[in-house]
Amino acid sequence: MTAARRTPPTAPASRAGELTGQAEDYLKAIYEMGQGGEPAATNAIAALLGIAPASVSGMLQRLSRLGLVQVERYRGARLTHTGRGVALQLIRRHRIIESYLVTRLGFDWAMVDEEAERLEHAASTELVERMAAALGHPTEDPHGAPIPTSDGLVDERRLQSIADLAVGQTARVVRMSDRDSEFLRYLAAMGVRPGATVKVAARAPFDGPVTLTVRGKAHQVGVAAAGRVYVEARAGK
Amino acid sequence: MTAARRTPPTAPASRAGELTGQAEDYLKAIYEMGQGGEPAATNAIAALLGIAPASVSGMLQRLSRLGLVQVERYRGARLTHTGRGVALQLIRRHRIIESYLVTRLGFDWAMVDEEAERLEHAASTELVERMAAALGHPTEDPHGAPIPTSDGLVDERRLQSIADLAVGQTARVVRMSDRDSEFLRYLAAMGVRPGATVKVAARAPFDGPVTLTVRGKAHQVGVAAAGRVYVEARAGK
DNA sequence: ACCACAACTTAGTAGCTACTAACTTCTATG
DNA sequence: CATAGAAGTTAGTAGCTACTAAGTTGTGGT
Repeated sequence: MTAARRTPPTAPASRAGELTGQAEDYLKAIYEMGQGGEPAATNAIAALLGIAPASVSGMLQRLSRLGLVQVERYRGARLTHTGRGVALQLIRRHRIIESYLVTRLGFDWAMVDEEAERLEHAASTELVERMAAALGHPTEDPHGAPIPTSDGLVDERRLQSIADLAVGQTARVVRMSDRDSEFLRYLAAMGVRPGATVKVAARAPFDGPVTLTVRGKAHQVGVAAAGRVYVEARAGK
Repeated sequence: MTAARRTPPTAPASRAGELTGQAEDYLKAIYEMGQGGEPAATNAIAALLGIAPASVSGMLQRLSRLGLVQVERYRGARLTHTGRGVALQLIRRHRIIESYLVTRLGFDWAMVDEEAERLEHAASTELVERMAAALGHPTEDPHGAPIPTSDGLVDERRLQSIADLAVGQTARVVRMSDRDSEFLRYLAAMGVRPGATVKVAARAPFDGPVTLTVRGKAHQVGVAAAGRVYVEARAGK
């Protein structure tokens, strides 16, 4: 069941005197999961990164040794202040690179995450800042996600997802998860993208699919998908 | 004397099912040295990559196992046909990336090699081809080096270097080694760049410095530097 | 022709990352 | 509140890359 060896092998850290890309990925994963006060669980990190839980235990010890995470044995890990800073810089890199690839090199919205995932570990800060400057210092990436500043400030506002909306509510799409190109293509096909307006027309019981009206057309969307599209509810109705 | 650990550690190969960045660097190094019929010597590879000769022996065995190089024990390594193809694609990536960074993101001519060195292992073929397209499929990088085609064709013409010119000869600068930003800055300061015209005004005996006239100004240049600037001699004097 | 020295290889070590298998801890359920 | 099963950890293995130290090979100079 486990896929074939996923890590072809080994290669040095990309930027002077720094973390390996692997370690960076863990920090990002922990950041992305650790938004609620709870520490990130070992199994959850493993699932997100597609590796075995045992590997996560090992890496957490290393990251802990480096002062980047604080591990609570048998409970999970939390980023330290330093670790959080590293994660935010990485996310900044990722989102700027995504933005650049989409707007300057015509990359497909749905596929750009994968490319950015690799480049974020190889690009120098100078390159990233030049890209940011070329784009006029954007504050959001193409999926609507806020770009942390180089001082590590981000909009961490918790948004509602479509799954949280009541029937009849209208909302503006703010952002969506970028981690799955299939998913993004699916959304794009419906016209669901940042800035679009959606209305919850109906909702089947027992966490059933949501019926959405987008640009006058009705679509049935599963809860899983609905939960990954974040919106701001409109005041009226 | 040996510098501190140069390889912080380890990270996976960047593009699907492929070589690690390390292995790729060896292939490039061997290609760059193996231009003359002789196999690339272990010590020479080690020196070029800045690693210990023993490490090279090990890697050559691995590359040999992968069918990318052919090793003659105690003599050196030569690329196989496959290995040469990989090296050329890498060089293509490198030079396209350099070109893109310089012309589209305002990178300094002298510093771009380092950035490209990292990105060439992380960028997908799609990204590289999009960059190439954005630049109108350039055939040379900013240092005048020819860019291999995606079919692996390159101009491998051997050029004379300034060190090969006779006193009084005039030549057009075609390209120069890109591996040393100090060196490139030095050249830039003299006005020596691809397309510039230089004249050998004098040459000190015993491999002494060459006196060069560039844009009407005289400069003294050591043989080492002169040997790394490639030119096409002008017909008449 | 020999030998000293340079060039190269082998052996052993280490760090990073990931794996599987086996064991420990935690917790929710009966 | 005892315990089964989930969650997590440890132990042992493996691949990659690099290192040092020590041994081997090859060759140029006398």
